[in-house]
Amino acid sequence: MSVRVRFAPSPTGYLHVGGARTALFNWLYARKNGGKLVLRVEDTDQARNTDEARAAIINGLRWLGLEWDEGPEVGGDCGPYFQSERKSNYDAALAVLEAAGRVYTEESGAVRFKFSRTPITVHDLVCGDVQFAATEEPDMTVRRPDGSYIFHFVNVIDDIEMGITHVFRGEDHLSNTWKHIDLFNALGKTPPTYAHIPLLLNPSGSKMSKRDEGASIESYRENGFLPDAVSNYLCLLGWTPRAETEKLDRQQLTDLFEPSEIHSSNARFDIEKCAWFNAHYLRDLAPDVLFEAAAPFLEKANLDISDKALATAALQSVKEKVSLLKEFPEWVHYFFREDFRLDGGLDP
RNA sequence: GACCCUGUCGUCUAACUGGCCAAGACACCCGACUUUCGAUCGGAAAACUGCGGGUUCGAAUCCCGCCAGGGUUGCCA
Repeated sequence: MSVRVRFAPSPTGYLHVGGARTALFNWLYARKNGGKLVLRVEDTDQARNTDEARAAIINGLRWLGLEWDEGPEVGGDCGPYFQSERKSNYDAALAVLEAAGRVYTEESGAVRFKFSRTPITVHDLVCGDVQFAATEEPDMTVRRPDGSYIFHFVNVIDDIEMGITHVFRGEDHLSNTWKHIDLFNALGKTPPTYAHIPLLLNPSGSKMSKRDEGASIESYRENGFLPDAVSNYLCLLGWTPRAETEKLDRQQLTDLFEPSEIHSSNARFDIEKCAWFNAHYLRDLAPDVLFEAAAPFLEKANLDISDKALATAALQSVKEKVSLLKEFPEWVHYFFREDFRLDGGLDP
């Protein structure tokens, strides 16, 4: 069976760096095994979804170079890839559970799934076998009174219908995975192979939040990080490729990727080291590529870059001192001054 | 509270199935080179491997207890 993985973000904010890393691991696994990466937008919560967030996710993934094989804008045989457009699928799946006597409707109109209430073991590539005793939690709601569905339900249904074989997701989902397995079992389906990856914490050790520096992928582009540098650094948080160096390109990362080597402890995000990687990736850029990458930052600083040769030369002369693209203007601005002359020597 | 995951230098990590003075990277500090430099080169410092017991000739690696951090426990995802 060929590998099919998915990245399933919900469009309720910008693309989070932790989500990007999850997408990256899925991408690496698909690439390594000649599989497919599906992008599925989990927009079942009408109240919290926004078009901006949807665009941010798509643009962010594209910027990072994480192209998906199926999903929004590229299509595929398992669409639609927006959960908001899959209601009929969920209705049909719910009917199956109903026929099996595994769901019931409350007075409020909400539909609940009857847990099997048996011990359930999660076989996880990262965490090993994790056992959960028979639950005492109340049965879980799968459909709201207004007819919309809950995450746990749609997530499982879509993984089944999209033929997902492996699920790389944040460790915050580990504690609920038994619920998903219970659902797979009730539907007579085999659960995918799970791999719960450690969470990203901010420098003070708590979960990364919106306020933390580097939380939004968009901020990397704005500050002049290069996508290759960011993805390289992200891989090193929670996984150590077996290589001599830490600086590895996508092909090397793909070849080296091994899910069982992923750690199970959370990691703090260090933007300083991410910037260090960026500095080194910057130096590897060919002159014209560097010009293209830095041009927007120079223009934003009101520097006239119509003389491309001059600008390119200027960038080359200072690139070893810079770690972020946004730092270029302050280093090269004097090249663009009216009174600047190559043979000018020191100012009077 | 209950359940789940985790606990090695400031940070990310290494150490094959227990065995040389616990290794590397980022940051930091010192020196060198440079007109200058956040670049480069060289060097230093930094963890009694969360704590306490045990098993063993020998444990970061195994066992028990405790503590700490994170996560989950929703008609959020």
